[in-house]
Amino acid sequence: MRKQTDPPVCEVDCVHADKVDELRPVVGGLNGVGEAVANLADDTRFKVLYALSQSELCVCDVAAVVGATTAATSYHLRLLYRTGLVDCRRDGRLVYYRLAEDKMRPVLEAIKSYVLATQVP
Amino acid sequence: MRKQTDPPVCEVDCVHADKVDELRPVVGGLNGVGEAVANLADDTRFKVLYALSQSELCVCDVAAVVGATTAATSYHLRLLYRTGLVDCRRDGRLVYYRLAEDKMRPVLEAIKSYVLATQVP
DNA sequence: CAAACAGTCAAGCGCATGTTTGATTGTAAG
DNA sequence: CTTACAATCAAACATGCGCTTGACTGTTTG
Repeated sequence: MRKQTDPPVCEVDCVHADKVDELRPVVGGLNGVGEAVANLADDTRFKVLYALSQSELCVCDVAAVVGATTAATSYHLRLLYRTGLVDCRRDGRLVYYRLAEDKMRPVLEAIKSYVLATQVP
Repeated sequence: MRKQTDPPVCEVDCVHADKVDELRPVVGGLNGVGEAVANLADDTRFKVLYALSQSELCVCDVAAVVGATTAATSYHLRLLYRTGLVDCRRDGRLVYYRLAEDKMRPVLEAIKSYVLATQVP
């Protein structure tokens, strides 16, 4: 019966305080990781980003590569643009997108390798 | 006026067929990546997974490390268990979880490095 | 046996997300 | 000027997700 104004966390003292105390500061510094990773947590968006990591492409081409409508592709590109992962430039009536963060490339490759290694049994 | 039973994809031929044809088979093999990455696309769950990549822990300790209730922690552990990312064993009334896939470790480190490198201005 | 505790389960809530659809903007060509 | 097209935008919809709450399993201890 835990009926009081309790904090929203387990009031039971942890079992192995040593390990917990060691890990908590490290893990506590990982705020915002989920949000960052969410950019990759969708099939279409990951494909878009990976395609752009290989070559600069216009929206129409990205849509053709990933197999989505231009509207859906544009939506994903906008999200990636807002978080600074891609850049774009206009040329005539085409808009070309490219990967903005080179630091993102190793992450894309690591994830690609992991998935391909595990889903080919 | 595109009023017919059109396919749900851009019927316009892509602009740069060469690049598109080169990228499509590669990108087409990336199905399921989003689902896999979704396991990491949440702050709490990433923290859980990262903590377990450093040490085997009981649920109570994981909850203390990530700062969540045991119920919420158990929920995330169940998800990770169902996708095969963590394993567990019972010892008395404690249940210990540990990382199941060593192949996941490089991905966790790559993401951690990327985020820490970009969010420390 | 009964009490206490770690952990799980199930229902429900609030909220975000990906896609479609149709209209709109900007640019180039007839 | 008008037409055509690439791209964006806005509204609407369905779906899924993370968390809370409270009940329920097992397990240990008195």
